[in-house]
Amino acid sequence: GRLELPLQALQEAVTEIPICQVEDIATLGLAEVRGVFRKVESFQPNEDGYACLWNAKSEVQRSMLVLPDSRAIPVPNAETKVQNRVDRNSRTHYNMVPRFTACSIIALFTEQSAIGPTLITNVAFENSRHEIPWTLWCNSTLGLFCHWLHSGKQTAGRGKLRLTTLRTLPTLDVRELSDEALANADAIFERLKYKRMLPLNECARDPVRKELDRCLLTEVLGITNDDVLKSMQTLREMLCAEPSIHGGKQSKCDLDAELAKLKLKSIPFPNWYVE
DNA sequence: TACAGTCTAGGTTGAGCTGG
DNA sequence: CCAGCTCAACCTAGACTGTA
Repeated sequence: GRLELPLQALQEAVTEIPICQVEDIATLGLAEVRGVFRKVESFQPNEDGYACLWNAKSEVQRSMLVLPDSRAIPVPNAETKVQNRVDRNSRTHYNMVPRFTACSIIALFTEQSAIGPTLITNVAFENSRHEIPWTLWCNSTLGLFCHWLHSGKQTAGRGKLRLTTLRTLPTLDVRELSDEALANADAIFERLKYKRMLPLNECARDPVRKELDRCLLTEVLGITNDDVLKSMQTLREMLCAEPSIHGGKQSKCDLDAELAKLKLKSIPFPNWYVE
């Protein structure tokens, strides 16, 4: 893919980024969970059923690393369908219908494999070393840009993909990354996986998103041109100004206030939210 | 303080489409 | 015809706001 950013001083210095479609590098989950699983909200290890990311709950999914929120209990006489889904288990998950005004994370990562039964679908990689760089890409501004371009925008502030459109979503071709780039991606993820990010519509003022962008470009993609790095801020501001992303929302997210509210109401959240 | 209306986020539903 | 999937409308629940 050719990366041509606004305000890039040297337009002829086109930056090359390896791009492919999601279906080239991963296997997606299946739609239609009716008649396969029923949901039990709450998740503790060693309980019945399969760990899953059933609900999109943006307040407790602010960092790239997330916890399973529910258990999927197989319904009787659906063994084949259940097995089909268990076979597509993965640690990487993709939110197909994020609200840009609420969600911070498009590609969610669970420490252990979990099922994505509905709108947060499984993305299973054959090579587990590809999981982390892909997660970084999807949550970067460039990943958001690809999602936004490719998604249905009928509802302001919400970018809809379905399984078939997610298959053809332009994405980073992680197969092209060198061993060094893969190792760097692991290190970046270690540093950033616990950090909370602002909703996507506020990416222009989010220090964590900026750091993610900078590290991804320089350490994984090998882009060190200053003009390119500066142009990323312009791209972030343009995305934030886009009506189909901000959806007319005025109020801003306050991560500290949000955390205080979670505590006040005893809503469980990942323990790394408190540093 | 009580109430009603509105906003926001996100899940569910069921008709309908399509390729095998 | 069937399985798998999409689409858009609809539903729910909680938060917020205005008013008396």
